[in-house]
Parts: sequence; C-alpha cells; structure tokens
Amino acid sequence: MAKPKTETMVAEIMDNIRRVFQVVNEQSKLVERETGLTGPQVWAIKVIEAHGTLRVSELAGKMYLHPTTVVGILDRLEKRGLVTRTRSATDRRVVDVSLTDEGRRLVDHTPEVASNKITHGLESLGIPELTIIYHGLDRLTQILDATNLPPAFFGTSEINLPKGKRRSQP
Amino acid sequence: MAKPKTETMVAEIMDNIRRVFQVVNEQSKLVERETGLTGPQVWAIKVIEAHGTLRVSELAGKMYLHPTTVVGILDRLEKRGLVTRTRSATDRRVVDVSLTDEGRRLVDHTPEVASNKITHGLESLGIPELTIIYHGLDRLTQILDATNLPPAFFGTSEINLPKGKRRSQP
DNA sequence: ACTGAATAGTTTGTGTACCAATAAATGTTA
DNA sequence: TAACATTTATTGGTACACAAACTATTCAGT
Repeated sequence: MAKPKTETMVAEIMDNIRRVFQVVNEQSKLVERETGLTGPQVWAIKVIEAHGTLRVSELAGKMYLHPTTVVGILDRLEKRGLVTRTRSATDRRVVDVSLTDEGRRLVDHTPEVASNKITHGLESLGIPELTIIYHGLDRLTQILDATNLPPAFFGTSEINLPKGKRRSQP
Repeated sequence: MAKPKTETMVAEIMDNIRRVFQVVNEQSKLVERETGLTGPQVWAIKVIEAHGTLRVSELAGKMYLHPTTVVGILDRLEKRGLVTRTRSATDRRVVDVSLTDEGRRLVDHTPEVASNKITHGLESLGIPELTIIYHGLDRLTQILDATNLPPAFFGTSEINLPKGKRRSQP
C-alpha cells in the first residue's frame, strides 16, 4: 500500500483513528456488562483508588474530562454507594471524593480494567510490532501536542498528563 | 524510549489513544463553532453529498454508527432543513435520505471539514513521518479487526468500510 | 394464501460529554 | 472594609451513542 501520497495517507490515517474510536467505545460497553459499571465509572474509581482522596477538579484533570462530566459520573457512583462526597473543612468550596469500603472492594475484584480486547490484542504482539504501533502513535501525539493549544478550561489546577508529555502550563 | 518492555509499551499506547480521543473531541467542538453544525452532523451531510441519496442504514454503515444514533442526527438536520426523508416507493420500510438545496449549499461553503488541526498537522509532515504514523495505526487497526467480532447490527446491507478493510458479511 | 421469520426505521431510556449560567466561598484591591 | 474578581462545584440544556423494545413491511416456507 504505502503509496507515497500525502493526501491519501492523511485520509487513511483519519479513517484508522475513527476505527480505533469505534472499538474503544465497544470495549467500554463490554466492561459495563462484566462489572455493572460503565468504562468511565470504572476508570474514575481506579483513579480515586490510585490517588486516594482527592477533589473533584483533580479527578477531572486526571481523567482529562470537564468537571461537569465528572459530576455526573460521581452522582451515579454515589447513588450506588461506591464513593462519598464531603465538603472540605479548610476550603468549603472544595468537595473531597473518596472510595467507600464497597467501592474499594469492587476495585479489587475488578481484574484489571485494561484486560479488554485492545490490550489483549496488543499484549499478544511481539516487540517489533508493538514498536511500530508505539512509534506511530507517539509521533501522532507529538504533532497533536504541537498543534493543540490548551483550551484553558482546566483552571489553574495541574493537569498531570501522565507520561510527562505536554507543554508547560500557562 | 523504545525500551523493550511489553507491559510498558501497551500502557503508553493506551494512553496515547486516549490523548488522540481528547484532541479529536476538541476538534469536533471547534468545527461546531465555525459552521453551526456539530462534527457528526457535518460528517453526515458530507457522506450524503458524496454518495447521493441513500437509505438510513447505508448512512449508518458508512459512518460506523448505529442506526439509532443516525436517526437523532437526521432529526436535527431535517429540522434545520438540510436533509429530507422520504419513504421508498418500492420498499416502504426504507427511508431515503437526501440533501436539500440548502444542505448542498452549506456543504459547498464548508471549506473541507478535514481542515482541522489534526489533518493540518498531519499534512505538514513529510512522507517519512507520515509513513511511521500510518504503519503504526494500520497495524493497530489490523489487530483490532482480528480481535473484534462484528456487532452484527447492520443487517445485510453492504457496509462498505471505505478502505476495503473488514470481514465478509454474515 | 397464510403463518412466522427477517428487515428497516423509530421510540424509549441510560450514560457520557460539553457549554453556559449559577451559587457559594475565597482572594484581591481600592 | 467593601466592591470586585476568581475559584469550585453544581444545575440546566443540547447532542451524541448505544441497547432494548416496538411498528410496519417484506420475505420464506409450507
């Protein structure tokens, strides 16, 4: 294939990105059937467990989501008794989020969120093929970082892109 | 970086996929501000213009979306007078979708949906770098296809994954 | 021709995901 | 200190995205 035609390659790359979207979405639905929680919900309690008690804006930052979205997710998790919300004593604007015992139990019993088809498929590959995918995505995210100005909706709280990629904060 | 550790690479690949998600989402919002239509809406009328009149299930197939989702998008486009829905005379179960003059006018005046930051960034790269990204994503979608059973909600109508990827129909 | 399966599109309900506007608390500055 | 701005989380509203259930139509087999 690799016909050296910029236009064609860009179009195919965009199509492939859409494909990946699709599959990741399906995976989210699959996790839901297995655990009774949706992908984002599992993701949230994983983050909470890893970090310990944290404020809503911190959680949103670590999940790359807007606070409004996280509020909805927390509503559902709270209704199920998996997390608690408490107003901070020192700063009453802040809401601290933490796991309940039930939530912690569920996290432990969830045998790796990542054990979905994508991760599984990736893990079955050899180092050479993984390297190809890795470099391609890495290059892609680099150009995304270069062209993507921060939308500045995160306020001032540190954004903490996990792998230390991303530019300096405003 | 290419430290040959399967576990680490898989984790970083997943993180990068999430990054791409984020940026594509932002792009969709940006297109919305410029055209008054959302990303999926623009995508839909682009597909309709490219293919001409087509049925709802065909449109859904070409967009990799469930028919239910497309129905909602069509509702909004129809309300704005950009598309029309007509029941087919030969098969009254079928609904044919086509652009109105207004819709065609809007498509022409939309200077390339793809002129977003991602495509822009990609187009600014040279063939060698594009090749890296292309191969990485291509390999990724291959393993996704291999592990991803068709959800089988498209019925029998030809699905037409544009680049000739995807399995034979049931 | 008639019953039953399959198909096409839609409705209904849940869950993201975001923006705009808001309320309450804290900070800043005149 | 009092007016103003900022921060933090929430509510209200729109738009996806999908599953399950439903209606209408067509097809298949007897």
